Amino acid sequence: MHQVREEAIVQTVIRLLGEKGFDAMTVDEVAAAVGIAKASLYKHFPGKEQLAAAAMVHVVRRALQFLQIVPPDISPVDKLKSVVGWAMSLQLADEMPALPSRNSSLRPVLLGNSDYMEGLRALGEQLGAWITEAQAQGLITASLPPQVILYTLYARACDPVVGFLKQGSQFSNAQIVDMVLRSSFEGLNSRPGSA
Amino acid sequence: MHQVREEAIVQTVIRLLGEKGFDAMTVDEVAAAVGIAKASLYKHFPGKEQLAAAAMVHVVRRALQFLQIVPPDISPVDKLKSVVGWAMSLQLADEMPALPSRNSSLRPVLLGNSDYMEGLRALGEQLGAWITEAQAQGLITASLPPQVILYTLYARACDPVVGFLKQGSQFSNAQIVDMVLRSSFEGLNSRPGSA
DNA sequence: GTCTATAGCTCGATAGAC
DNA sequence: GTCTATCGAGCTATAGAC
Repeated sequence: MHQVREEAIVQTVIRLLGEKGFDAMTVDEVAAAVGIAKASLYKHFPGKEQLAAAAMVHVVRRALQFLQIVPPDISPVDKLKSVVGWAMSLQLADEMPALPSRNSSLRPVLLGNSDYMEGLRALGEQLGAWITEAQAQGLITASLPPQVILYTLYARACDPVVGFLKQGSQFSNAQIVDMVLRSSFEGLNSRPGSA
Repeated sequence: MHQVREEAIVQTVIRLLGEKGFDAMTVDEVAAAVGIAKASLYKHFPGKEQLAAAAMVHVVRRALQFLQIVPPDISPVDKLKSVVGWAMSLQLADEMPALPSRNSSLRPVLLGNSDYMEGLRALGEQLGAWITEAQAQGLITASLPPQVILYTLYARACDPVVGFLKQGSQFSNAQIVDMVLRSSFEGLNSRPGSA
């Protein structure tokens, strides 16, 4: 009950974080969207930052869960594409929070949240393993440090291009994911082997 | 005098927009950073949104100026790389505002600002011409619509990866620009012809 | 529902130029 | 003396917190 309510709150916060960002999101909005009194929110979470942090932890948890169901028999680069494509789908469904800006009051709270930091570490570890594996197999470029690849994948997961293209409503969600994934992995330059 | 003051204000706003984003930026901060009273700001700009809009117009103007000095004898894809690399350098110098979120109060003001919209149109027109030219020459992929390429270039110009890598302070600015440019144009996949 | 802090915004006084 | 520019101080609304 208490747990179910909390789940609904977190879900709402994730959506609002995606739509407006942390600073523009108000806890009045959150309360109104969930359909509870603002004061009730504070029974669940001590403050706005912790509210947002809970949402971020939830997203990281879901990402870790997704890693579990990535087919183990596909190539490491396809595993990476699968994860990034999944994240883009989340964004299209308004379930991917925007990155907090560097000076946001949210940042220190996230850095001090061990659930979040531990989740991020686990995420980076698994993705990092796939990256080096893919590099060893010659599937992704070895001329970029694995860390740069990892950051790039994180950035693509919340790439604003997805939102731009969605707004135009000229393409289906599947097309958007496909195009942005291709531009990321194959690059913008033409390729000898590609069409 | 009045003009010089206004230039200093805009410069400060550009920096703060890059550091904190529109919502987290306060006009008290702007006034303090410029070294004038808050009331004086309102002699120059009617409100916070217009303040930010002036900064955005300034950035677009600078981009258009940069287009003028791009060497005309290089390939269209190199022209595009040059522009995106320049934008990344701006970001590294804290002179590239962050994208406003979709529901920001800044958005309608920007959409109603004819200087901004006209600048953006001119920018898109020139870049679009280079894109189709590069596609016609087989230099960049023709399997993505020009509009998708254009959006992708805009997104790379304020790519958060640049900030991530800068924060680590493990790479020089030139290295960061080079790596992010390569990841964008050559892609993450390994290439037959590359190292 | 109430309290408090703060962010956006404005006004009246002051100071200097002419 | 008038005019303009600037700034300290204050107003109002609202967001976070209880």
